[in-house]
Amino acid sequence: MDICVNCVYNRYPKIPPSTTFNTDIAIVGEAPGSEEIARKIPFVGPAGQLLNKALKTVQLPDREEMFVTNALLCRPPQQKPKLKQAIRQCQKRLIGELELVKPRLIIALGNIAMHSLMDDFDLKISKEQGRIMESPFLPGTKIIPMLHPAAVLRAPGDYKLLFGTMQYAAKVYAGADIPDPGKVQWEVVETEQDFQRMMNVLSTKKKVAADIETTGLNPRRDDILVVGVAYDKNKVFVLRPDMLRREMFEIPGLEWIWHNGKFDIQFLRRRGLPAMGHHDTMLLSYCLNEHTGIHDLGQLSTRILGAPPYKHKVKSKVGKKGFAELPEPDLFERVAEDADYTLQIFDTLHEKVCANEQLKRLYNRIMIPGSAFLRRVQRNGIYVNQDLLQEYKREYQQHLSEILDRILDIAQPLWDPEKYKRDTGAKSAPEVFNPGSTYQLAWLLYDVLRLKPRGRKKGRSTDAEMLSKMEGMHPIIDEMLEYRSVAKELSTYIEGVEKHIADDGRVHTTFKLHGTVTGRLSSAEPNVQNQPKRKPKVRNIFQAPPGKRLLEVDYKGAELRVLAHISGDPDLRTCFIEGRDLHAEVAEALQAPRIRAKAVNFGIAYGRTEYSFAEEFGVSVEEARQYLYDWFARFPKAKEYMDGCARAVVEGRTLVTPFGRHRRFGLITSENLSELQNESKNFVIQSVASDLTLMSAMRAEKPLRDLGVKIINLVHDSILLECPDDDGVTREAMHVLDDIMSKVPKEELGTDVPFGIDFGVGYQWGNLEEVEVDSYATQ
DNA sequence: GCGAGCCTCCC
DNA sequence: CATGGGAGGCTCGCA
Repeated sequence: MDICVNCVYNRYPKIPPSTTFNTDIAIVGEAPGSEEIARKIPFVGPAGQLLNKALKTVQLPDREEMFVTNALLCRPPQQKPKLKQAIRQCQKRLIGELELVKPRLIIALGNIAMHSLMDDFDLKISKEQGRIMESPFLPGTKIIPMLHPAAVLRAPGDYKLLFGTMQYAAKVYAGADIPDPGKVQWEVVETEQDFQRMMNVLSTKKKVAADIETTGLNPRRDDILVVGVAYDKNKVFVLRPDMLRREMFEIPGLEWIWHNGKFDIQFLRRRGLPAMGHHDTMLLSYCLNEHTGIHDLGQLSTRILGAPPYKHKVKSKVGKKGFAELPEPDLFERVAEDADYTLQIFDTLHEKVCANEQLKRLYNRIMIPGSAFLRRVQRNGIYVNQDLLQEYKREYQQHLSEILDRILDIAQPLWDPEKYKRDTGAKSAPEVFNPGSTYQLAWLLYDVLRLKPRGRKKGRSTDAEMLSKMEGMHPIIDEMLEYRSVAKELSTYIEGVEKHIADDGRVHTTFKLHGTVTGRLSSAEPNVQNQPKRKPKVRNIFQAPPGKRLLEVDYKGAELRVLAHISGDPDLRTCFIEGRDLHAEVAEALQAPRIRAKAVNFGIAYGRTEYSFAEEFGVSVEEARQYLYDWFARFPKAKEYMDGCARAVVEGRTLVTPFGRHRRFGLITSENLSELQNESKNFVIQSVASDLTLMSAMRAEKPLRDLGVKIINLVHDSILLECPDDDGVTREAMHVLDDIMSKVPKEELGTDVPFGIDFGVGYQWGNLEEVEVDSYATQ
């Protein structure tokens, strides 16, 4: 090529662009790689394969149907930065090619391609990816820069970003009307005059979106750094904490939109500011897609607006101390952008939710009130007896070190780090055996001691079930079982809870409304939904504070009752309506002990299979299958219902609950089909049972508060309350709960299946006494 | 520092 | 062969 004659890189191997000229879409890469040079075709190496995968998934044309070229014709020496001079030299050639092809859309992969096309060498791909650009040389052609697939190969975590941008490119190519996120502008509210001007502007608006940045995630300990209020596209007021006034949150008729507003509102309310959450873009997004981990603002703004992944650019500047270290201009830009994007994505999401009557109902009746309700439950917190916790901590530490001594007495003579490394291929091994390492334990049990667990189960697992199959074969087995049990209780339930005790002596969990695909809540930091029930001692550190008692209420067998209603199975229904003993009847039908019948009853509702029953009961899979067969023979309509769910998966139908929750089963393969079908059988049952509990708790909150009773925890189908230490009040609270919890299923589901409830009362959570509604009779 | 894999607690 | 929904602690390998 003559163009190369004067180029500093003229002696390096070159490959020409693809010969597909009759196309309206082009891809521009950086420079050919070694495989490309070898085969004389652009993008055939690993990066090319990644690119193909992304193109295919978003249904853009195949690479062969596009014009494919590179910013550099040749493969210049590695390591050295690509010379600007050479890029400029090659730029004329690149632009010339594209003028000839005249594509509608150009995908620019990586910095170099973007620099060359845009003739701007200061742009950063991490900042610009996903924006629609126009080159000074190619008017009318849309250019979308994105990460280079080779960069993604080095940082696979970035695939999501590349994929998201590619998806956006596909939309643009398909001619979708994509809003341009624009560039955010903000003004800092510095003076009282500024504040008044802001109030005047906000008073003319129907809705605004807001966001806060904080020094940390704990509303009781951390501080607000800045608040952003977006009132028009790209227009944001930014306030330092000293400029926050309650008036701004009390503007009549003004609706506030947040993204995960529960978090922001906690901080603002702690400071006496009456912030309200009328709308929440995270919850809107979750209503539209029940999958978890895809509702953060960064992903949504890129997907909906094609916004660049702005979180990226701040992250590098944020040190260990989080946003506190960020210089004000960066902090302001960040909060402004978050608020701006929240406002911009709101309409799209809200319209989509409102277009579906079920989703609209779900959003308005459960999500929005649920968010505010859970904020109050979190704020109430659960009281912890710290003296008892400390006592247990010392006791368990002592106990653990004794077990450890005994384990080492047994294991150390058998432990040979060098042999362990040779046998297992481990890179390193400690001098002392670590019972916390499942790999080391497996080596010891299976390779050194050559233990053979009883039963047919194969594999080198060291879980409790497998260990129990080796019980009595070696003294280390019993010690390991005890070690596991004590270590778990100490690290997770004693030290794990201790870490989260706040200054008020309580733990304040964080509930997620968007944490599960079924609509159950999830709880974290600490998780107050998996506190040991079978080891009540640990649960006893959660107590009633002085002057209070704990009251717990739960729907008994909620999921089976939901199944009875949803499937309409006559026998299952009448069993509940007539208050018969289901476990006894099933035990008879299955010719099994009551305890097994009970396990099957609950297991059916959880969607458990013959394999899991076989394991639990220690019977053959055939025997367990017979149990299920007998159960479903007894309740044929329930079987019909579950088969219908499984069919929905194959037919690609979406399951919808009476509360409006949706479950789609996505891409079905031969690998995941039976897995998805099991999920489908359980979805509605689990989902409805938890929504009934949430709905009941929300409805009971106010009348209970009037009695001085606070809701302090929700565990799927049970509610934990803190009640004044008074029999009369307890009785009234129980009546309120009894009334509401029996009404809610009737009203929400229109069912005549009774939803019975159980009460427990006491002072320590692990030690509650079962009581009847009328236990505290009026004198 | 982060993700994967293992294990164990809950409904 | 595996097989409902979560959180989280630990080890280990990789960056």
